[in-house]
Amino acid sequence: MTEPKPLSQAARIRAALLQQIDGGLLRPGGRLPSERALAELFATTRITLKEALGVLEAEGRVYREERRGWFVAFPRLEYAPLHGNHFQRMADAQQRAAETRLLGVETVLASPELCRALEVPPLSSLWKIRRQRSLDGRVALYVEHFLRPERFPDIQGQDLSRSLTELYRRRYGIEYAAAVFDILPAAAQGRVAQALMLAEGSPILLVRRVNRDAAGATLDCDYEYWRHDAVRLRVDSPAAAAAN
Amino acid sequence: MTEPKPLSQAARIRAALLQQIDGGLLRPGGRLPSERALAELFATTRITLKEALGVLEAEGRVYREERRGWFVAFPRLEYAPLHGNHFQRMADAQQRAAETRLLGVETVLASPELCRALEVPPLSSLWKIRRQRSLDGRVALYVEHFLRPERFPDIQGQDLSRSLTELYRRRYGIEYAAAVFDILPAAAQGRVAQALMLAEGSPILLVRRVNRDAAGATLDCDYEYWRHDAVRLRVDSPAAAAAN
DNA sequence: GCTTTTATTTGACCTAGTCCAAAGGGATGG
DNA sequence: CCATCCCTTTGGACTAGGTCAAATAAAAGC
Repeated sequence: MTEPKPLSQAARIRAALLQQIDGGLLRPGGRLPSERALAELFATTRITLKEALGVLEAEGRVYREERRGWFVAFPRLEYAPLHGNHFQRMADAQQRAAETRLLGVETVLASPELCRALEVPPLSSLWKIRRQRSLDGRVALYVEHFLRPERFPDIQGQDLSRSLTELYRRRYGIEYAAAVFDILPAAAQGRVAQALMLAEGSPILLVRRVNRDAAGATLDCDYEYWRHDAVRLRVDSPAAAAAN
Repeated sequence: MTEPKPLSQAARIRAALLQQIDGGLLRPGGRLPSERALAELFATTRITLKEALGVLEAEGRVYREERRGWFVAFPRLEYAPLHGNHFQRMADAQQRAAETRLLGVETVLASPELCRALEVPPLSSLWKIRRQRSLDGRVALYVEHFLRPERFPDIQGQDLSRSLTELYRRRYGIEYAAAVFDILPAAAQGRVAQALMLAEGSPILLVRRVNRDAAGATLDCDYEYWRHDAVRLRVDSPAAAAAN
């Protein structure tokens, strides 16, 4: 068996931190020592230290909040998009504390992409609802909902920090019946970065969903920007669901 | 309207490179000037230059091959996992050149995770097939297939660089009938990093699929490690498929 | 006890390099 | 024409700092 190649300094630091985490000494949500303190502890520079943290971050083991610190990651939320997107219920089922904070409501002009996604004519107006979702006290998800206003008159007067699914059903008699998802890695910009407490350009996981009613008409389009250590998507084909 | 905050140097470099790419001056697959050349061009350090490239990378606009250079990204492959995973067909449908290279075949002891996924007893033996997939001449995906050997006797004697879907059907009379997918961001390690031409710890998108036959029995488990600029997953609920 | 102010801590961003090992290209020899 | 060797180029990894602005904590005042 060939001798394993020597670990880089960053790799050794990563391994040492992982040992502390896996050994239960650093708990989910617990803050790591500062970059400067860790650099001193490992007798290295902050550049090398950040390299090690960056790998742990890519692995989903730690996360950062811009200018606040590095923290040990929580377990990923299991998100089965084909089985509904009721955030509170998903969290409850997985013993997680969920919170939703409404950031804003406004009408916007639909971008060409949104016009195509929602099948509305150019220059259409849409409701834009911005919400920040947390799990166990830390921000995990930022969502921008784009709603067709003719389907949801007077929505700005409702309590939009609660479930939109339930609001649609109770107030408008509208039920989600189908959805299409696009899933891809992306980078946090502007308000997204801000809402997720990330630096501009930080990697995230984007889930875009276009929802329809039973008649097949579009209802809304949601852009879900997930911290990528926060979620694990599970998708099953129909027959698989029957087999389980 | 508030004055936009001044861009960082890295952000300005990112914007300038993006302008060259969006203006058609740098083409998909085309190599960027070296880090040193770009650092000189923008009168900055390689550290700052790499910061800018890192953001473009997270956005899926450029990609790197370790010690070979930075390149302009190709369009993402649209991958609808619920509608089959025939790589060649997907690529053909999107005017992309696909290639598959067999890296190795061996029998391995199933890990606990694989025992659970494939519902086999502890200490089970599995076939492990490793393949590297390219689009338009560049590596986009590395896959590790784990097969139940009793379902696929003598598979090591087959041409494993071609479609496994077709091989299962023709040689073994077995058809995929259902699948469950787990999708999450991860970090490239060891052979994964090597096969994808990435440095250890680079971010990737992991798609794990457990496939079953018509009777619901497990067939194999695939780990798909995607360069995260290479793919866009599309998933639709059954009713949505009917509406389209 | 709450609000405001001040000080400290935090990660972000940057400079200016060095050295290393892998990859690629060119030259040489058979 | 192919293989081998050598040289150059490439990104990876690292050092040793610096400054900035946002966040937090502590102190002071009411």
